[in-house]
Amino acid sequence: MALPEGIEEALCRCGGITGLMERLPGDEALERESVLFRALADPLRLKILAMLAVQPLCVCVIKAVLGIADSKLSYHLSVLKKAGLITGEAQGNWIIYSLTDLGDTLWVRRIRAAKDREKE
Amino acid sequence: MALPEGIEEALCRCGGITGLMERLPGDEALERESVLFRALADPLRLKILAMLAVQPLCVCVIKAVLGIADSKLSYHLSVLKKAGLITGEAQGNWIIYSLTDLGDTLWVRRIRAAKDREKE
DNA sequence: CTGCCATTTCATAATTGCTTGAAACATGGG
DNA sequence: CCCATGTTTCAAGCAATTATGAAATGGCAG
Repeated sequence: MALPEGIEEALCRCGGITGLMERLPGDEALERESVLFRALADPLRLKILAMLAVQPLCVCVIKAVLGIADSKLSYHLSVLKKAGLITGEAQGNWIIYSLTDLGDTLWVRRIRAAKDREKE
Repeated sequence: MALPEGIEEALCRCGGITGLMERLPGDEALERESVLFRALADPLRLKILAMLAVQPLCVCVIKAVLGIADSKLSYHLSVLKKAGLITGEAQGNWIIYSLTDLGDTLWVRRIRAAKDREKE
């Protein structure tokens, strides 16, 4: 006795275990994807993205809205920046953060996804 | 001196700090979203989703492809299940996992996103 | 130059998530 | 009933992420 009924059959049709493995994304691709999702896996960071989707903002305004310590905010900004979701530009004494193209498209996607989910 | 030039102006236009806060998603919504992203934030789990996107599979086949310990696989399956991305149905001695609607739409979205990113 | 303001960096502690192997559970066959 | 198989649960250890407060950096005004 090897496998449940429907499964073995379907598995054969796509080339067995080997065939299945060949259809999967490579490890580097999966790693890259997961890094992105990890950056999005925090409510605080999603809130920051939501703010920047409204308009570019300097750190002090973000801090005022979130009400958290400087260093904490700085940490989360750095996570988002490393993931390529936001970018910071110095303007005088301030640093103004805004969404990157990646951050923007992912944001749009998130909104759409959230709305899809509400419909259920 | 309070805020950088363009920022203060734009901020006023959307109702200042208060106006900005009102435009943000609620904490529960952000929490819900982040749970979903957290479930996606692991290469192994993305690989499992990729497999199930090809066809429903029992645990033993997934295990054969990934080459990991039973308990490890079971842990990751439970994370995906709790997030509502997959569902498991007992069939005799086996449990057959497949993508939920949510998992399926998110998977489609992921593919699309990955392709968008390749274009750059 | 001095002092102040916005922001980051650093070291450390707290927390969370992942891995591992052993044990438990459930199901079906003999 | 008992055993074999497929899967999950549990506890312990380890690794990675996050929080926190103090100190450092860099720009700008006086």
